[in-house]
Amino acid sequence: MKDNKVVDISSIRTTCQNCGLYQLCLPMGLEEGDLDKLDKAIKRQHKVEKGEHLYKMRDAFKTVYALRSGSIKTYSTIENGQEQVTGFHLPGELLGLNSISTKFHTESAIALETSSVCEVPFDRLEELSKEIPSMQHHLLHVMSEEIQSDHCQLMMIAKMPAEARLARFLLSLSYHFSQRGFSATEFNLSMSRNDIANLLGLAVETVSRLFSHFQDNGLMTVERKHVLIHDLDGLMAVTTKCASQPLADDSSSA
Amino acid sequence: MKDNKVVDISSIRTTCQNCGLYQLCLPMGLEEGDLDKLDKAIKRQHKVEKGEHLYKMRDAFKTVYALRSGSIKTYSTIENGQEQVTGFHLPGELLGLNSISTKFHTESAIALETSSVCEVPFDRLEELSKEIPSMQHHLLHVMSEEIQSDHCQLMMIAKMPAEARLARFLLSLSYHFSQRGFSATEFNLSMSRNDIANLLGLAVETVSRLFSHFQDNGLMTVERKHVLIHDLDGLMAVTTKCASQPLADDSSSA
DNA sequence: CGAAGCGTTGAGTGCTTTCAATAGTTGTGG
DNA sequence: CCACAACTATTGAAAGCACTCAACGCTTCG
Repeated sequence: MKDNKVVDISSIRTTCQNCGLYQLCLPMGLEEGDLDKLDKAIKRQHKVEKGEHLYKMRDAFKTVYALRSGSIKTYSTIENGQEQVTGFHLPGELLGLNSISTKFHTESAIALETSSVCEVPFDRLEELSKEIPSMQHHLLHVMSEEIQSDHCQLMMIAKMPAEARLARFLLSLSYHFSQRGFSATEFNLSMSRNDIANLLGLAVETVSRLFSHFQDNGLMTVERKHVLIHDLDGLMAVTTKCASQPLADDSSSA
Repeated sequence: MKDNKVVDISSIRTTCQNCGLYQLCLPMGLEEGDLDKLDKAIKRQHKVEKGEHLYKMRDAFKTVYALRSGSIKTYSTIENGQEQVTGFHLPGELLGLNSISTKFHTESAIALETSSVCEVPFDRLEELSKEIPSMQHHLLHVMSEEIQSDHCQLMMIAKMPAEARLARFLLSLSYHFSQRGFSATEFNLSMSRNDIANLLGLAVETVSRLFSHFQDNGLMTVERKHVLIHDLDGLMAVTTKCASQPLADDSSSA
């Protein structure tokens, strides 16, 4: 009676419970009952082909997307037609939340590779938030995290030299991959050099040159999209070696 | 019976209802009854002297602050001791919300001049959000707006030349002042050149030079803290003249 | 196989920074 | 009330980092 139970294959619909991203995604910290409620609100497994948009800037904001697999680039287009990449997103991340205030999307989201997402109608999500305290908290949490990361990005572009920015970018990717159970030192870049440069506020050529430099210094091997990091600490050192040591008064006097 | 009513002076405690910032602040869009609930949760009129901290990075996050008067600078300190100014805040703005996710403050807030704030315990605010739907929505709204503005800031630092950044900064101040009933063309800068430079990712000297240039071009007069804008449109032009006109294909062909 | 797109590399330019010196402002104590 | 110190702001000159322009190689795809 233990294991001879026949499983009805049709009953294994994907639920948040059996989703590998359980801990990273919306259901984080939810209890059994609440999880079911959320589960019912979610339209699952919308597939997005490479180059296809999840939503475009100025589209009505009605849905929050949870990325299940693949990777998504978000970007805004400004007056003069220039593009600003605002982020690359990996499985488990929520997309669209930053457009709550405007009722329409303020950035576009495009798939960098074939990806799949879960869709959650935002009005349902707001209702759920009323019923489920931890859900409300989680929403605020996610948005707060985005603000944090934006501030970090801001600091980076404002203060760090190109070299440090790219190193930091690589380390960030590395961290996020490792968090999702992938290798921290070997992965593929789903985005183009152009996109990387754009995100970091650099010229494409600069990114290309820096990759070469890192390679020359033995920090990593990069071949097209494929990245192999040899020296994580070395990369760390690159991010911190900017702006020597200001305010070093106390270390010497104490 | 109309106007011979004697007013008990002690009863005129400051409430959200009679606060001039009603429309800009937390109470925005609340109904009478809900407003009372919020009112009860708020500890009012905490005064902060110039140079005094409202909170410091790593402090426990328990309170959200609504700025009543004055101006506040928020900034983060990074590993190497460097400071990154994340924003200047004017009356009506909410401070602290971006630290929800971490339970401790991720930036410090310091008064640029004598200021006063209302304090709202965050746990009370979260409870209220459950009872008052529009409050929950408003919280998300405010955070979403901050993300918007951060993205904007990001774009600015990543793409715009120094000149355009400062022009944009001035226009932003101008707008916010006018929104609060002050002159859009004449105001005082409560922050130092250093702070401005820091926010914009520039050197102090560059900011100083640009002020001089703007003055030479007749766009504005700036004397120490005092700013008088002569040509708002001219400043606008400065912000947009960066990155000539890329992707101008359709304008010529159509 | 040719075209188009992406990525790399080189040379020269320019914007912004850094270094440095001066001037103006503020605050403090004699 | 003045003098001195500390800080903030302005301006100049020189250097450097990243950009633009340009050419070339590689990959992809029709």
